[in-house]
Amino acid sequence: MSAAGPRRRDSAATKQALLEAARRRFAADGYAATYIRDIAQDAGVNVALIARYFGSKEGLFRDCLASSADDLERSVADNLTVDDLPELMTSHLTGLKKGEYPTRILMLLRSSGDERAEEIRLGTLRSFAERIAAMTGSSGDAAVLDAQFVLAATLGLTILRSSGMQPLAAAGEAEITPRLRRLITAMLG
Amino acid sequence: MSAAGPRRRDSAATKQALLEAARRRFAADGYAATYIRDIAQDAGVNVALIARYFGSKEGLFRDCLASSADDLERSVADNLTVDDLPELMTSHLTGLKKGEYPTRILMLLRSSGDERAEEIRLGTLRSFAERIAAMTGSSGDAAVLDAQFVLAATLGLTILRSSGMQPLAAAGEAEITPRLRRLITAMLG
DNA sequence: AACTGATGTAATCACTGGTTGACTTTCTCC
DNA sequence: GGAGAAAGTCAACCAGTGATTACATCAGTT
Repeated sequence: MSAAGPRRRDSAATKQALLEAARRRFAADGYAATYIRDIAQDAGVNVALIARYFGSKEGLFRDCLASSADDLERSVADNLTVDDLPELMTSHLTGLKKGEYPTRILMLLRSSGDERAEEIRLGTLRSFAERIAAMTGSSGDAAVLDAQFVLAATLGLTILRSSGMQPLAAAGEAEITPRLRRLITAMLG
Repeated sequence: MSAAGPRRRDSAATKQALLEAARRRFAADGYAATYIRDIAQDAGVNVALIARYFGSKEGLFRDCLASSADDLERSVADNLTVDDLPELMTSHLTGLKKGEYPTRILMLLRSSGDERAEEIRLGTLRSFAERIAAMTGSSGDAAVLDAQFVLAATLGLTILRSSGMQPLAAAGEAEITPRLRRLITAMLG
């Protein structure tokens, strides 16, 4: 991490750095308000590399979304029950570090207008709702609807927290998990 | 409203038309992805009038946000109880007409980066949370936190519906109100 | 009818941001 | 170590966007 000299050339690492910088920007500011020059600067590389590695700003956004969706899907083990949901959602919500945005979830709320990106986004949200519904043992539209209420609450909490609404933004797991448990029990119990 | 001939000159009506067109666009696409030329065209008016009446795109956005916030605040009567919340929120959520976005609520989720606009936005959200908390009779951070969970759910539901997530997007009051009642009772009951 | 201020229009400007192609530097392999 | 490929940089281009300006038209007044 020494600042002296140019960084060793490594396309995979550069691509990753761009992806992470982009995810932060897109998650925080949305697609249209994010400028690829800023992303490149965050990643410490030249703007033109975005075109080279991702084809276009759209392409970069799609890759961000896909990788975020993938991370999220992978974080949900197959044998989870309704009882595990509060902890799982709290952990995504509060994130690993203080002050860091829950970029993965926020990405699911950002739209670029691109059709393929929208497919990934809605597909992921839909898959989540269905997996939650499946945990209850029930099926059908009514069960998915219940699950969507839980999902909606999580998304809304993410937004409110990321815009700094107090006291929610400062709340820790101790405050959030039991409330999520109450909410989830009411909707899926 | 006849299409024949130039519209009668009426600055107040023009301003209102611009405001409504802008609210739709901003709510649907966000600030950065909305172009004032589109707004003007929707309103059937020349672009330059936006500068004349609102100073700038920022100014127009602020007025949209302020009027949306005002509409929402006014819709909450002072003597409401927790029991009235499900119906109130459902009505905002489903809106008056089918297919029409709940622009007022969505505006509260749109950010322009402008400081003054952000104050209105966060102030309105905060005021809502506090009014909901007050309905429970309790006070303090814990009560506001509970209220924010209800608010978050409403915002999340608005987003999911407006992005066409089925079956939620097609659900009517009969499906939504009872579920909101369950959720609200669990959080505030 | 002429004047005046309000309302609306069209052309233009200055600038931003995504994209492109040529160029330079670093790495890899023989 | 040198050739060729890969990685990265640079400068220019171009479409689009918000803002501005000068001009036209209408309604009410005297």
